[in-house]
Amino acid sequence: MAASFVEEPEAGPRSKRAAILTAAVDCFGETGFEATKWSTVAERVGIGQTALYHYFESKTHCLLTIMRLELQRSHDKFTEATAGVDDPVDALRSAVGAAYDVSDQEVLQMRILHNHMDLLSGTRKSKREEAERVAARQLVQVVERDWTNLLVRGMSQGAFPLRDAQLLGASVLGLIVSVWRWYRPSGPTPLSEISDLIEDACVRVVAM
Amino acid sequence: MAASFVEEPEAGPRSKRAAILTAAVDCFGETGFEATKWSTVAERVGIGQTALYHYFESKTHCLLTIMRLELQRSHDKFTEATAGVDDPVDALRSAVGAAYDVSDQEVLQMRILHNHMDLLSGTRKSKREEAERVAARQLVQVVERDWTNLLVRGMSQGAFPLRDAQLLGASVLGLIVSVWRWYRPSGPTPLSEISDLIEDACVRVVAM
DNA sequence: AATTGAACTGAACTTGGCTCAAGTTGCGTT
DNA sequence: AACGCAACTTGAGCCAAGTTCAGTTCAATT
Repeated sequence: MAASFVEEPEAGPRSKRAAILTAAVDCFGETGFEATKWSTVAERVGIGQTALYHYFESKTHCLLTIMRLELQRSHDKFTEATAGVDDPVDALRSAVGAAYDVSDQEVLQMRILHNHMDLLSGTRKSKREEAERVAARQLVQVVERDWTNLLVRGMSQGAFPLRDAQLLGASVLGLIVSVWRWYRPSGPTPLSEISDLIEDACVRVVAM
Repeated sequence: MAASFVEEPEAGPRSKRAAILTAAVDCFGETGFEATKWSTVAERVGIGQTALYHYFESKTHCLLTIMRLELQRSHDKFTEATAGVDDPVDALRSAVGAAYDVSDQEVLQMRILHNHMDLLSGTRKSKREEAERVAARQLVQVVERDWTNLLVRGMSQGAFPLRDAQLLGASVLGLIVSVWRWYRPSGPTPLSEISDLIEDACVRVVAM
């Protein structure tokens, strides 16, 4: 099942694409997508607003790109964390741990991603936006499959009781990502503590 | 701890306020808040766009009102479901069941609410908007306290193992509401099935 | 020096939320 | 029935922010 690719523009040496993405993540993550003016992102990068359109077709196109990149990262992280871990419970713990092993910038990206999941439903008008949307939507399914497969494997090995893996997978994923709604790096609860609690909770949900 | 009230405008017999709210829930829930034109809501109600401003200060004010009403409903439902249920596990099950005992319209309201939680963070410029925001934010805390209290009670009674009730409460809540991201009444999975699975999952998370 | 394509810009356009000043409608009072 | 007031409604137009357009600058290549 080959994924439809969005040709990642290779960075010319003068390209500000990466800088724009970083600035956009900061702005969208802290101020919120709707609340941040597109021109503010331009300012922060140090270019005129219209220069943004050299790199992204629209503000939304930039957002969708951020979301897709984050989904790709999540999937890669999951794969890496579970590769070669045979025991299902260990794999589950490792996967949950990996989900919370993120930098502050990635926390913002997670927040952005989950605050705008609804964008992935309806089709977009312009070509490149729609391409990003489809790619992102596909990655969502890939990530969901990651988790469901993990559960299916555990169930068939007898490590987890038999349940609707699809539904349970979605629930576990929901439990994990719900944290990004409220977690703030500056807040009172360290991420490690959250990670441990959720990890245990996931094991109880799945393996008991 | 008296809640700050938003004086609910009593419906004059000619008032279209309720109709607007219903139409807005339909539009915002199906098309998304940003994607739906304020004027479309007016059309659906059968009034001119500017008439909307007789009832709501802005499109966002309407959204915030919908969110607050939904939060109030959730809190009331929780209270009703857990009143007089002594056994903590029973109370937990009852509360979860109540959370999924909703009409199709209420599903939309849930979706709207959780898709725009981030709105409750930053302050608003206009008076009435800000009033709704503060009221909603307070209700979020009330609902969170509902669940934490339930856990605290269960823990102190020895029915639940001792854990960080705050964190666990937020997680359980996250697990429950994550469903509204993807659930569609027209979808393949009936809400009753989801409710049962999540109910059991919550019990495992909290009571084991 | 001329060429090329990526990077960039100022000015103008578009859309959609919102304001304003001026009406209309219908209920309670006389 | 007529009046008055508050509730309600509207058309015309404003404004902010995203977007388009028609070009200009820059750096590397020939």
